[in-house]
Amino acid sequence: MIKNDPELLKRGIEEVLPEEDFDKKIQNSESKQKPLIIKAGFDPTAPDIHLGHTVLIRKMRHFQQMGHTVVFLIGDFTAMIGDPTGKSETRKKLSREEVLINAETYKKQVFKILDPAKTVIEFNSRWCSGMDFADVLELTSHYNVARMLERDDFSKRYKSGKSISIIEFMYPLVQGYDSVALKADVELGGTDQKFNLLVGRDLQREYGLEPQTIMTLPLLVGLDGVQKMSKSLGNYIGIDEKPADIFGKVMSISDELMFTYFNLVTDIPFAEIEEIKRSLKEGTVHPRDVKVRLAKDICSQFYDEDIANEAEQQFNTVFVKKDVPDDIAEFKLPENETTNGKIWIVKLLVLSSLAKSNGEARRLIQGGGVSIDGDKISDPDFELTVPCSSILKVGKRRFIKVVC
RNA sequence: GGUGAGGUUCCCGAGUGGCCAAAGGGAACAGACUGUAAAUCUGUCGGCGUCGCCUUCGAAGGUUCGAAUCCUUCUCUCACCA
Repeated sequence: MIKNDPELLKRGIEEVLPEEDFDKKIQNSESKQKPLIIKAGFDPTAPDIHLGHTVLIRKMRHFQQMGHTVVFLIGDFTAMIGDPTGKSETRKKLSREEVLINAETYKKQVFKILDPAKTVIEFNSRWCSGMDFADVLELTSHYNVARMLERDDFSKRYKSGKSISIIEFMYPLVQGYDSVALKADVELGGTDQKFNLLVGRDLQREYGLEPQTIMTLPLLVGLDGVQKMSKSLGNYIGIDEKPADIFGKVMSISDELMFTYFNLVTDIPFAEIEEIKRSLKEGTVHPRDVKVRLAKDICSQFYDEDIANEAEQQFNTVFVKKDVPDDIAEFKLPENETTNGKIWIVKLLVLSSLAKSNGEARRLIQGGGVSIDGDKISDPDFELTVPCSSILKVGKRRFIKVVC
C-alpha cells in the first residue's frame, strides 16, 4: 500500500534533482501502487552511526513508511579496493571479514531506525566482483573526462596541477553503476555526494534505464555548533549511547542549533515547530523546555518513551537538583592501597580513573572540581579515612561510588 | 630521477646554542555566571606524594660545560621540475 506524504518526503532536504521528475515519480508510484526503489550507499569502514548519519537514514525511513522499497547498499567492493592515493584514512583497504563484521554492526544500529522487514540490504560486490575487464571498459566508455572534471573537487585539483588518480574517476562510475544494477528510482546522499549521484543518473540513461532522481541531505552540525557532526571531531551523539548521555548531549546544544535538529532529526510537524518558535519569541515558553522536548524525542527514537522519561528525570536529578544519579559506577577500593585506614585523595582519584595522573588529580582539586559526599576538597595533600560507600564527584557529571 | 622546503607537546603553529616543559591560538578539563544552554570571564593543560627532580621537539649517532636549535646518516611529508 503506497500513500505518499510529499511534505514529509521533502522535509529537511537540501535538493531534489530534477524536482518535477521526483513529483511525477511519487505520483505514479501511488496511482499504480508500485513502490519506488530508494537507494542509499554506505561505506563499510565506519560502522559507528551517529545522529548526523540519521538525517539520511531517517529519510529512508520516511520512504519506507509510505510503502517504498529501501535498499541499504553497502559498498563492500569499493572498500576492498581501498584508496591508492592513501590520503584519506577512512578509505583503508578492508578484508572480506572486516567488511562482514562492519556490515553486521551497521545492521544492528540501523534497524533502530529502519524497518527490517522493509529494508533490502545489498552489497555492491554482488555485481562488481563478477565484472571482467571488458565490462569495465564498457562502463568507462559511457562517461567522459570533460564531464568527470565538472566535479568541483576534480576541477580544482586539475587546474592547480594536483594529482588525480585514475581510480578516483572510477569511484563515481562504480557508484553510478550500482544504480544501474539496482534500477534505482531515487538515490539519497549527503550534499557532498551530489556529483556522484548525478553520475548514476547519467549511467542509467546510457544503459537504457529511466534515470534516477537524486535527493541530497544536509550535513548535521555537531555539538560544538560549528563543524559537521563527526566521530573524529568528537562532537557527535552516537545512536548506541546510553539514554542519559543522548539526553544530556542534546541539552548541551545551543538554542540556535535546536531548530536545525528539530527539522532534521525529528518528525514533529512544521506547523508545530513554527508554533514553538512563536511562543519562544513571545516568551510564553522557556527555551529549556523546548530543548527537553527535543531531547526526549531523539532519545525515544533509539529507545522508547519510558526510557526517555527516565533519562529526563535523571538529568533533572543531576543537573537541576545537583543530586546524585541512581545508577552510578562503583569502584572497589583495594585494601592494600590504604594505610591505617586512610588514603590520599590524589591516589584515590587516579585509582578510580577519575583522573589520568597525579598531576591531573591535583589540578582538579586545586581548581575546585572535586567533592566527596558533597563536601568540596581543596587540599591536594588531603588524606581521608577510607570512604566506604561515599560518592566521589569530579566536575558536574562524573561520579563514582567507592565500595570496600 | 633532480631541486627546494619541512617534520615541535591532542591539533595548528612560534622558537636557529643556555633565560625552554618550550610563545600564541584552537580543542579539552575545572571554576564563576546559567537553562548541564550558548556566549562571556577565570584557571589548568608532559610525568613524579611537585618550591625540586625526571622524560619530551621524526629516528639513531656526534660536536659542546650545555642541543628543539649545530653536524652526520636514516626516515617520512610537501612543493616545483622531469
